[in-house]
Amino acid sequence: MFDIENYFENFVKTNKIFEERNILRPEFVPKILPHRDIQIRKIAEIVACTLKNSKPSNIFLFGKTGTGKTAVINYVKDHLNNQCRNSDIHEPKWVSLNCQQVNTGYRVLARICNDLDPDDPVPIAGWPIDVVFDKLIEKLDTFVHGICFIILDEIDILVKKMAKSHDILYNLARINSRLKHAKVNIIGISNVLNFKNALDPRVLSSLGEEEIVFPAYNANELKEILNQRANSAFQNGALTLEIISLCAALAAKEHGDARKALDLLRKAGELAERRQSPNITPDFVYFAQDDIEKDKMKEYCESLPLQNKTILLSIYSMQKYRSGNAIITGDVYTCYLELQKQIPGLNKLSQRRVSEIIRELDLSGILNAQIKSNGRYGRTKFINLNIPLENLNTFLINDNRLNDLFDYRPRCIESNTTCFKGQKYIKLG
DNA sequence: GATCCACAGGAAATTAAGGGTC
DNA sequence: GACCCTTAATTTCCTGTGGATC
Repeated sequence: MFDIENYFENFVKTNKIFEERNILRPEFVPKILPHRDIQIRKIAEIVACTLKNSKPSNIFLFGKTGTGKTAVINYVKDHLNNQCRNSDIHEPKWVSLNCQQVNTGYRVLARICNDLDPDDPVPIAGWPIDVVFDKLIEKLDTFVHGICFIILDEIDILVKKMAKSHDILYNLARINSRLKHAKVNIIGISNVLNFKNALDPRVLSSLGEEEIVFPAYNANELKEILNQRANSAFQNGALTLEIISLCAALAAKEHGDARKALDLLRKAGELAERRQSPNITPDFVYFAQDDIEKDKMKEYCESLPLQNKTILLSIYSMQKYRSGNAIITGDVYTCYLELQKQIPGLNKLSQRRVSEIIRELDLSGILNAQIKSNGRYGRTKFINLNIPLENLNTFLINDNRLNDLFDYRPRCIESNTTCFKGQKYIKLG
């Protein structure tokens, strides 16, 4: 039996690992941002005219996840606000929104309105979009004295999702011509480097007046970033330079993501703390890496809608009971129909939709769906799960609606098989 | 070289839901 | 209550694909 009293007693007695763990969190803005001098300088040069009450150019920031785009903007924002206070100038208003959450044109406008004036909120739906736009103009002129910076993080998601967003962005970029007192500056942030190509040329010429690219960090740069944070985040002797190098090297392998490197270091520290170890060893870093991956997948699976879970369960069942057969879209659909009939209240989806969901699952990394042509036997996706069956079982088992179906043996798997290049496949159709 | 298969995936249409105004 | 607006999810329709087979 677990001796909880003894555990707590030892926990207090053992050396502390962390001095201040929040320093390792992504939202923390340090006093110095290593290796981002060029970007800070460029942005500072662009926004400096705010101090003379002029409107800066709109800016596009490009760079992969964890390359410091948001941190740099927050850094410049803090310093610009400080200077305004010192010079007795109106502080600019900053409205920041993430287009992954606020992902339609209507909601973007509504969200900016509500940020400016929470006492008179725009409803989440119902108004014609031009009415919301007029409301925004009214609120900007009422509540903003000077410049209003609108930061649209992950702007590519907004554009990709709705063709109409081009019009919203175009109007937003030209809103200044309709404003009497306030001035608006748009800062678009995108993780997709070639996102510009997808933009309407009108929007691009209005929004992309200045472009700044954030290159990925290399292992040495990540090492320096981690070292800087670790000095204040950890107790003396809690970790060695070897641990920092290891975290930096593992994160550098994945596109130089500083956020991931910091996460890895923090998680390794937390594991060492839980095991009551006096310091962080390489094993804790590897365990942390596994944990982060597993947590990510678990969270993803648990948050899926029931339809997606059922399709995932169909692939699970086919992979569990198949005997060397490939799993293809048509058979997943047949199996899905078998399972769907056994789940009360679950509507039947069309094959087109199921194919779309398989594509979404493929993009998430939980499975691999490769399109192959079988010649006159058609062209389809060959599907394989990317995670062990027992892990997927653990991730989905908490959903009571699927509980009885984990041992379900698909009837379609018993059907005839066909041979292709010496390999056994389930017969199509 | 033409044909065929089993989809893939784009585009438009439909449906339902949440909310508004008059 | 009728009607309008936006949005999300899904269906329907359609064209395209690519390699085996005829």
